[in-house]
Amino acid sequence: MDHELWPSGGLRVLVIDNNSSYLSVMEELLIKCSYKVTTYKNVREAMSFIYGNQRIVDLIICDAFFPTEDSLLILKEVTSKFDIPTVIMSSNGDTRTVMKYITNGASDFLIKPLRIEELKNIWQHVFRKQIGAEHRNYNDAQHVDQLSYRTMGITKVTATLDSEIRENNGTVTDIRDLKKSRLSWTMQLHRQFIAAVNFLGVDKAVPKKILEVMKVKHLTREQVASHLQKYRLHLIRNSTQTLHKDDTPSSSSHPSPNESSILRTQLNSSADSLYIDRDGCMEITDYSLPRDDLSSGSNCMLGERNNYSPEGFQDFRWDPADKQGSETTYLWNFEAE
DNA sequence: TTAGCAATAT
DNA sequence: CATATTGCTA
Repeated sequence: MDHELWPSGGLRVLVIDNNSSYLSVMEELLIKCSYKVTTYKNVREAMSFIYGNQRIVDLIICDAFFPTEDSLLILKEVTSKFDIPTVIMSSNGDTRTVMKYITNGASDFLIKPLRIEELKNIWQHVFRKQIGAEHRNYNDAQHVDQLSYRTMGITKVTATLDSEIRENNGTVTDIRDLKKSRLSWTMQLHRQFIAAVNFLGVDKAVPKKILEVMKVKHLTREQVASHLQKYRLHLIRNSTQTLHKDDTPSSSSHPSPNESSILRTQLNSSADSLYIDRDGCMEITDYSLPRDDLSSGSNCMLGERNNYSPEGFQDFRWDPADKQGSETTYLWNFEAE
């Protein structure tokens, strides 16, 4: 299962991690980056594989896990004997640890969880090492050409990666690369959420069912629940606004004891007719996307928290609050009217 | 077992 | 700030 000879093609990456599920995630991601992947759960087997196949390993990615510092051993061994660039990954990124590995020859140190973005670029370590070697010796043009040819192939692939990997026909099917540490509810993902909710009917939409309808891999019930919770909050808040307008001109009471439950029922009664259209899709057509987006709607995901929107896109916002009359995007005003 | 909610944590 | 987690009730 672990052993599988590499076909020709992309760079050949050996991944070592004691966590099998993470190992398979890594494998999947790396394959998407068109690397050839071999995985091992333990250092010893990996080492013997390297010894036996020295020539066909271009890059090693090794978790810093093992308490016995096996990862450090493999690092030293591999860098001194085979000169294979080695990337260490760990969920712990404290400076001391990083230093330890870098000073011992690691080409890079990546913090888990890894995103595909980071993996797309690891080929550069192979390239660097090769360049370095060539500098020391003399030109082996052929080798360089071969190498750059390969890396060119990879970059070509990665150019379209953003749009190809995360979505299928503009539909999010997996959230693993939508999250760094927490999930980012992007427009698209949110749309799907809304679609699911509307499909089920606002009053029948519960986390579990929403989850089923959405069909997004690795999305958890809790995440949906959390989102749903906030979603409802906004629905309520919005409806209070509209209701206050024409409901009671000479109002009397204010948000009191069980006000919210009342509002909620009112909401539900009107909701079905409001949000669902004949084919089960909502007519939410007016979440105003930033015009510049939509077409380039591939980089519309993830990023650091709330900062930055490098001329591209931003995540949606829940609140219509026109803070500073900004370009803030919010897509819950399908209340329209 | 899950939903829903509020408070709280990250 | 947005999202996650927790503790509690139903």
